[in-house]
Amino acid sequence: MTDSRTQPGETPSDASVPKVVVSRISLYLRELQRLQAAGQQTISSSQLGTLLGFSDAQVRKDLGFFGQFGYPGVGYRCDELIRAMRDILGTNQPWPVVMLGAGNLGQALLGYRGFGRQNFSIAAVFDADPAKVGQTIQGVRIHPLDDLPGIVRSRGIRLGMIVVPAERAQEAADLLVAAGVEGIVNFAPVTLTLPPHVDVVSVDLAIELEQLSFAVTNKLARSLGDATAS
Amino acid sequence: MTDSRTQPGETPSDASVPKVVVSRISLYLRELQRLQAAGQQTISSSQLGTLLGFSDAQVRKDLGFFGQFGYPGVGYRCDELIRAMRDILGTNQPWPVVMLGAGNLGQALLGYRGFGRQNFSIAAVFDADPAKVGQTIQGVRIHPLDDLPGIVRSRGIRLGMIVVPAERAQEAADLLVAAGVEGIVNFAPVTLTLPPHVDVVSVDLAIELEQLSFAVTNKLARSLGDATAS
DNA sequence: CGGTGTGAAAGTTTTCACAGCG
DNA sequence: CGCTGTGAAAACTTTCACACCG
Repeated sequence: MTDSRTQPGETPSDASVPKVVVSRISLYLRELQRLQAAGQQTISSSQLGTLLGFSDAQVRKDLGFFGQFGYPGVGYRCDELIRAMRDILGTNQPWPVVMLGAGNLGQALLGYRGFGRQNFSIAAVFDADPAKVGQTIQGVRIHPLDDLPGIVRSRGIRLGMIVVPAERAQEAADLLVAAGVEGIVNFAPVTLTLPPHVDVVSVDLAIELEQLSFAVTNKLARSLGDATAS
Repeated sequence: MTDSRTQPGETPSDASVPKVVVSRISLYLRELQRLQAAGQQTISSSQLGTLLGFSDAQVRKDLGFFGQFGYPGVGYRCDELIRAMRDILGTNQPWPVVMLGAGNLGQALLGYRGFGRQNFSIAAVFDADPAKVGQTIQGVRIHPLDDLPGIVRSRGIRLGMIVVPAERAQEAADLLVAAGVEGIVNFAPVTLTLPPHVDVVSVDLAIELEQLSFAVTNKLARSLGDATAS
């Protein structure tokens, strides 16, 4: 109905899109949603780039991987671009996610608002500890691991999160794969071995901090007026 | 004393090292520590690469940014390489970290073992909520925000973590910068505006999941034998 | 005008391939 | 031998710069 520039479902993603482009698309979307909530109607590539620390050309090139969304002389209409980027990322549909591990971190993530923001929801939680099974946290009941394949299949779940201790993470991954999950977010500090059709994204807090300790330690030649002692 | 190939403190990091190289160094280190714990003495670039899904050449090139650590015909000695990589990343020294926000996620991270693994520790937690100040969680007392600059300075703290709601994240970042922190891990789903001498690493759970929903949705041409219906 | 979309150029990262070493 | 270290080539990503559009 609306005359957005690229037809719905068209998505001319001929060649494969670089991963780094997809991660920037997520950042564009997050920023656009904030701007829209603040009442902004349109935005140019240079405004969007400036907000995120990228060049205008980069914003346009990135969007160009997926279609034509802009209006010369005007920019992009926030509502259209948001819709298009959610189509690209797949988040106009709901994504139920299973979570393996109901420890500290798992419980905290259960309570995290901000999933919902992009149509993700934690559909079920599983834990190997019989003492935890049957308990309810944040309104979600903890299931035994045996129930995983049944729930994944019956509810058509495609994504999983691993929030178990490092020693159990590979085992958890194997269970998710066997149940038919196609993508995994891994919070355990280990490299998972997975079949090539399963995607993985890893978050390791110690590694994030290491990136900073490196950057801060090697911050020798930067800025101006760096007199060691005074 | 030991004849490691590159002298301690030498680190010939003339040109600036690409960020992606530093993040792989962290992965190499994590894997090496696992191998060492399992009793392995030496490792070749191709073994290490295979374990992580990289090529042997990439492992060698990455290490080459920092010096010469290997023995032709043998490989790398795990203990030496671990020590060297920790020197590179700066994690042979302790890194006390301040945390802003004592909500669900903050409390979970406080209890997370695995920081310590790389010499990071949460030195103090701060929260704006007077009801939380004074409480003790996971053995750490929650301080009022007013105490931040004093504690950062007296304890020589250089890194901070933001675990507050999105609406408060920029404000929290400004406080950290004013207190003198040089690097920030941001768990709030917003882009922070920071002076150029402050480094930031961001973790946004919704964005991690979006990377997967994109990958899974666009998993059209992969593997072999992908007959749509049969 | 002010802004998009896009080839072509520049810059960066990865892979190749091989000399050299114990 | 088996493996490192490293120039040179290939592949990929970013920036430039400009035709075109409303």
